[in-house]
Amino acid sequence: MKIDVLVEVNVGTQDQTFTYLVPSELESKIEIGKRVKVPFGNRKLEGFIVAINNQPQDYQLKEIISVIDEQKVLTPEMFALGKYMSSITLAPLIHCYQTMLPTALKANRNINIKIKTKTYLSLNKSKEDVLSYVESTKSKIQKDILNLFLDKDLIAKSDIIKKASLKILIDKDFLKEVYQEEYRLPEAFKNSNQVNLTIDQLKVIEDFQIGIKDIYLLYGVTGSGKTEVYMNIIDRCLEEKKQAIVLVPEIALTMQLVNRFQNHFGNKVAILHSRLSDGEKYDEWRRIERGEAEIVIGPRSAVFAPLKDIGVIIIDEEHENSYKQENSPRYHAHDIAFYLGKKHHAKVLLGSATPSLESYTKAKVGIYGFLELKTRVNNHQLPQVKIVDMKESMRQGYRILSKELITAIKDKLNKKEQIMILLNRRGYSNYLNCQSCGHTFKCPACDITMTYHKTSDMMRCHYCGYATKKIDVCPECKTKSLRSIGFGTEKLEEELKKLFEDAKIIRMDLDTTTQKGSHSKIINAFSNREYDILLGTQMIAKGLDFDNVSLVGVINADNSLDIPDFRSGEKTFQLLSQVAGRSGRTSLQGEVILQVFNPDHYVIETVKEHDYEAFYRQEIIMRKKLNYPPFCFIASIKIISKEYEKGFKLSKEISDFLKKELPNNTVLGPTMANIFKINNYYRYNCLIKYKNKEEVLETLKKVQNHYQTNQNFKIEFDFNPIHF
DNA sequence: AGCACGCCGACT
DNA sequence: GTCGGCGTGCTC
Repeated sequence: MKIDVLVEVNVGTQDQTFTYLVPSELESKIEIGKRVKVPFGNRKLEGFIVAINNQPQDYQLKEIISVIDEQKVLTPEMFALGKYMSSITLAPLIHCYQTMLPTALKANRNINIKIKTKTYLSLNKSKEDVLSYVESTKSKIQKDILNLFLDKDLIAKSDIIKKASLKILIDKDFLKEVYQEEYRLPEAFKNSNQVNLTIDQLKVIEDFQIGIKDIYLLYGVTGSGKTEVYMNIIDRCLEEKKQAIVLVPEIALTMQLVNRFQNHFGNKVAILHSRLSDGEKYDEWRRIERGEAEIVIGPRSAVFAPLKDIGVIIIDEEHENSYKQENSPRYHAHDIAFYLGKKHHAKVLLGSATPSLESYTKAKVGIYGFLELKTRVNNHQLPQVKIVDMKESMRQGYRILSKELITAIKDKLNKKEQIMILLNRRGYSNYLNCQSCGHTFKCPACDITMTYHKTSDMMRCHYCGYATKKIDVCPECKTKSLRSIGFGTEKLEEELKKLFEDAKIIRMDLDTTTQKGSHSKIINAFSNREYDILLGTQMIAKGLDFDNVSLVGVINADNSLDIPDFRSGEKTFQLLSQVAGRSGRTSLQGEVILQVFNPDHYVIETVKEHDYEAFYRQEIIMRKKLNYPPFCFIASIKIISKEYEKGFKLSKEISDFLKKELPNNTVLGPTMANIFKINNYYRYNCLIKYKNKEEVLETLKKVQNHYQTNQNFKIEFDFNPIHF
């Protein structure tokens, strides 16, 4: 018998399998989808059996070492999904299969996660035999032990303390050991919280149920009760004996949603928390596989949960970037959800208060069904948003915190209400910014902030490659205030401590949350009102509900508009709307103060009015004019080379080829990638703006097959990239 | 990813 | 002459 095995090695030809002989004693164990251990060169690797091969081979075959699994880890459905994923991302098949599986089931070396078992005892002889022994024996302890089994079939071995007598009973065959699987995680308990739905929520649920679309967008303002809608839809789904997947951006930031699901559904929920150990994740996976858990909550990878009959897939905060994987396979959870939805005849529900432009557009034109929750539950008002012009403030000498914000903080401190301050530190790339008027340099063709390259002293657009010499004088206000650095959270903390000596202040950013659990520690402490002011970066913006927060201040709120990304406006609107939603979640009237340099920018104006619709109308004009998504798709081709010259030459070659093959599409570049040099590799970038997916996939496949990647040279494809 | 193979410079 | 530098290519 011969089998084809897929192993994880960088072979020149993508998805190449290797053929092995199966020794006759292992033949009965062979099944497509199981893992085997094989010799490979002079190493031992694990791989998936993908086919039984009967073709004659003209080279010497090696024998497999062993079959790892009792049961196949890849089902036919998973093979199909993996192939689909590979076809839309151009990632190697092996990467796709590996990401679909929990660590315990991946084809890894040296990782051995087993099913955890617990030892129980049960009677091994008839009750009559046992009773007669109980009568006859003199041992009181043995009698006591056996008596326990008269009204109980199984008793945990650890519950019996008298080990010596127990051993005698086992040796005499009165008792036998029984092993049962034990889950590493404790069971969750139902805490039945009856939800009362508002008329709006009922209407949305009704429309979703009777609707005929495959995909729905639920647009609901922050605090409008999307979670109740999800839970009700899932209740109905369970009644039909079907299962549900709920995707969330990041479990740590969504604990409130998770807790409510656990209270409502108890141990029917499996939570694929990224902080779970591999063993715990494996247990959750098995609970799902066995049908013990019918609802799966987790980040993007939870979309691969092994449910048999999916009734609904919900993607909460659908606009979040974390649904896109940023390494191979660069898949988007939306695409996998849509694929599964089709396979299972299940509807997909996308929820957000600030939908992505793509999703909102699709809903508007009727590709997705459109559902809307317009008001907050219990009629809580959306917070008042005040805009402070920092150009004015700086003239008055308030450089970091404006007079308005200082006054507001004082007021809230007096009232013993809590305050959150967000400093949206500038993006990852280096751009020039006028410190006195806020001016930035944009590419005339792409409307993208230009990146400053120190080595060449030039400013470049990394979409199209346009470059100009760096200048020293701001063309707007004619001062020499061009600088690329603002200030960070540390400086802000210092300033706050100086101004409010009596206030208790805590900072949350990358520096203070590196330790495991420190994130939730800070959140809990703030939630328990141990601190008055919480300051931090974006991470304080998402998913957190604090009842007592009545003021949110944002420093440099419009800073992220300058990130060199065509989505910077969208991302800024989403972030600011989200932080604004943190204020006044209960009966307290919330207040939000945004410190900005461009008070007239439409993003700032529409955030102030909580008007997504108005933001959308403005943003879509820009997208249309410059031909960005949703009016096209974008694919990025990254050429990574050890040599500067060779890298550029190859990039040019590829870009010329693409221009020739795809005359009806826009091919931009090659340009130097945003982060041009990463550990001695030069990175070039080409972009394709396209409408027809098939044509582009075909062409890029040709590129992929033509260039043999090696140590010095690599090509990466990214469809709908987040970073460029 | 490893690891052997193989073709050029420095050395006992 | 030989040892060993790491560029190139193969692994069923």
